Amino acid sequence: MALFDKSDSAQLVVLSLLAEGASYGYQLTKDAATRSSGTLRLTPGVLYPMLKSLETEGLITSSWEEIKAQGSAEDGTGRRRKWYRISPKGRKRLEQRIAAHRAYTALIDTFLGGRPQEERP
Amino acid sequence: MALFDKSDSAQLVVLSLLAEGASYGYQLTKDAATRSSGTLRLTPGVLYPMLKSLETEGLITSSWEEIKAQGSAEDGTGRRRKWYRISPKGRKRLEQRIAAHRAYTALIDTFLGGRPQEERP
DNA sequence: ACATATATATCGCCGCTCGATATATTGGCG
DNA sequence: CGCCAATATATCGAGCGGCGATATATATGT
Repeated sequence: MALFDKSDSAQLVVLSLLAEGASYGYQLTKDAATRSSGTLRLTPGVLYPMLKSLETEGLITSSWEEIKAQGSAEDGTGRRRKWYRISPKGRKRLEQRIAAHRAYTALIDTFLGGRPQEERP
Repeated sequence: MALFDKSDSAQLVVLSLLAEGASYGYQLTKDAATRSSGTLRLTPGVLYPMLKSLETEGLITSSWEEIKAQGSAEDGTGRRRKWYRISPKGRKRLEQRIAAHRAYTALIDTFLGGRPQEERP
């Protein structure tokens, strides 16, 4: 949002999906949609730039893999798929993002709840 | 955030504060800071444009009030304070924002929790 | 007297979002 | 076999919005 760290939900979502196991772009898009019953649309314009920046930050790693077509001799020009894996650093970041998210919802609940929180000196 | 309605927390905060009673800009800034133990900084650059847009949308109303200084004859050129009040429409919007926020946190928890939700056909 | 607090308000830079677009391969269906 | 939909990855830039910087005026405390 602003004001208080937007706690970047998109990043949180992608990192948490990758924390469950390696995946690739298209799959992540589908997983996000499935999990959210269609409400969360992780479009290419959002996803790929983010994966790139995550990799630049060293939070994930990537590697290409050849996809074997049914009746294709492996001539080396088949379709390729880019797998992403979360790094230890990425896991730490995910923990932070989760913490930030909890803090954020707690903060909002402060306002929703009405009364200010008790101060502990 | 994007992807799924940023659920505009700043607006939610201001509306919820006004739902507790009329207030004015400077006070809202202070309240926000107090409630959040200083983490939420509702700066002028954020607050005033927002109050304006909230009023344009008919979610809040405003009225000026003269502030009486200690030893001042009320000559009509004292300091003025602009009070804001939430409108019925604003209360409805607040409810919506709260609902959106709940939906948002529920969605994030879906990813944090791991397993996808059961589908109800 | 002067600094600080109260009080409201605007402007515009910067950065991010994400719709549009591009491209190539593979699978299914009539 | 021809064609469309699905699979798969990727870039670009217009447009929008957040918010730091800035402006202005009064009131209070020292």
